[in-house]
Amino acid sequence: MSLHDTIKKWMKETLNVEVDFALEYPSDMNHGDFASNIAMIMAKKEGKNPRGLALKYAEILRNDRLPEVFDIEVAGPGFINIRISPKVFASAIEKINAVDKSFGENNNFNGKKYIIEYTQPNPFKEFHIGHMMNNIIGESVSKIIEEQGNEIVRVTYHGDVGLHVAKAIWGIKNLGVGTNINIKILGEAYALGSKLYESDEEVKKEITEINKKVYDKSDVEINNLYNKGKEVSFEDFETIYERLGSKFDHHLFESESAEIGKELVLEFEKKGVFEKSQNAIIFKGENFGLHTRVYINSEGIPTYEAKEIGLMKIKMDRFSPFDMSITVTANEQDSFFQVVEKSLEQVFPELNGRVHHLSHGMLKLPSGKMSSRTGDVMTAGYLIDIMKEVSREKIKEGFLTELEKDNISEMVALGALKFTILRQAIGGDIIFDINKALSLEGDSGPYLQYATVRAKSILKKVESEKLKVESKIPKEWKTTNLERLIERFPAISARSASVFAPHHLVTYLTTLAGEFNSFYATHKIIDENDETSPYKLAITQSFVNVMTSGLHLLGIKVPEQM
RNA sequence: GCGCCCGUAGCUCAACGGAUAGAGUACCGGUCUUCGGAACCGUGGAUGUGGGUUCAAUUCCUGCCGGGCGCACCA
Repeated sequence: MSLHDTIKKWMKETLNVEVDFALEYPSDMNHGDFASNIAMIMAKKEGKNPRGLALKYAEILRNDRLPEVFDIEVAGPGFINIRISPKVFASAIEKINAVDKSFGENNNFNGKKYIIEYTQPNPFKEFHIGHMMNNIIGESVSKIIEEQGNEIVRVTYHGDVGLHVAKAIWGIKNLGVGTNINIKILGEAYALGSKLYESDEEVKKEITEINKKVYDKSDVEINNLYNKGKEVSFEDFETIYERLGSKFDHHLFESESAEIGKELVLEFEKKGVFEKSQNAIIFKGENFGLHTRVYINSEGIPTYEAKEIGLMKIKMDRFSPFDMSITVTANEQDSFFQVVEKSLEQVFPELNGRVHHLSHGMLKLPSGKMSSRTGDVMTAGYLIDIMKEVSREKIKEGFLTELEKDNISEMVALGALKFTILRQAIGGDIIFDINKALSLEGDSGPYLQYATVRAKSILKKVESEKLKVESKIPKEWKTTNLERLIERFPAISARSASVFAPHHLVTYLTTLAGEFNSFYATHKIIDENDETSPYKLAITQSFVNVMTSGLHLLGIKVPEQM
């Protein structure tokens, strides 16, 4: 049981109350280690004075004190503030440094299986910074849930058929490059086809024709271009996944889900879930307070909606049993997913409550909205590269090989990007100002990496000195805020997992790194003449361990030096 | 027009209904005889607006103002 749960149980039993109350980490650490509103709630219920009741409760608690509890105070309108004994923190630090699995273990929802679908880049289109954002969020959420002892099936889903493919193929044919194509040409081809599709009726006809041939595979030349293009796209995706540190267990395709979805929609049309309207087959969302959407168009082709039904069927067939299927997309698809989820409930009632749409905002550049149709995209690779260049210039001069410098700047560039994306609540748009991101100062990925690197550097130095790292608490030791923060790590990561919110973790790690930097500035950690030095080293060690684990959950690596 | 989301400091973001609304950045001032200055310390600055619920509202309800996204055969 966590410290938090132990304290809460003790309060509940000692005070003999039935109501649910809050026991939380106060935002101001001067208020103690835990604060409870129990007196305020009970005062309301019993019509008493909150502060008076709090004083009474504090007295009862003091007389039946838990060994972990150091002090109990009443403050403000009737908060009961609890201060934890210094040795509890020392023992937490000891556990962390022993890499004892029991620290951070959480049994709240262990052992469940989650399917998490994210990134979804389409072949024949470029992997842009929007895909990157989705990947970074999806990967971090996966790791955070995984950390709590759950199984994650990482899935991505590709639109390998459809109009965008036909547009790109038309473009390749008309750029006159034959099958000699690379990712850059693919992007140009798509932009060209897309542009003329809208402005030129002739081209539109040709593209529609190509689209049919892609489906029925009747044209050898188009088949060749299609296969080559797909190959080039997926090679590019693999390179970028590798850089982002993300690896999928399964790739699913629209070319598979389309037919399955179509059959299911037709089957459930007979059962009244879907209905015919203007030659198309639709789901009447109005009946559920939503809007109506087309599942099979008037030409008998399944739309994105029907494909989602098919996709779910594929997930069920391949990954059952599972507890939850999560799809991560941008929030422009919110209302679309509401309709799809409602229709999924009708088709697969057994999935009720197990399908979740996790939506995030858009990554916006101050220059405006980007579009791959007009060729006005910033690819993920390009953005990482320019970030990398800047971080490379800031690397401390030393005996580093070019390869080492390259590795470090890659880690720092990605750290900066991932921090920027994960620092704020998932739902909102991110205004990505490259110049600010490039400054790499203040709250940022490099700030967290730097604090960790400095701490590591201290520990390395100790190896050659006579000092030992010891978590035995020195006499007269006054618990530091750094220790208090370190102890909270398991609680924070559990909370992040339960609400799918990496930003709680980011906020925590940023505070923690700041606390360490202050500690570093005000304490001399290595000092043979200081008897508290071994304990300060133990704190430093546990800081490194917590930062490394925490950053790992965000997908951020820590270099040895920077 | 309908639906969903959003509005916190000059800018970019926090705040699980709780205490004096926190950070970074920018501006200004300070810290190097100490383990890495991508650092540390300090000053000033904010809840769009009117009601309501509550012991307590940035948070919940509601009117208005402002912004974003979606709304029939794209994904």
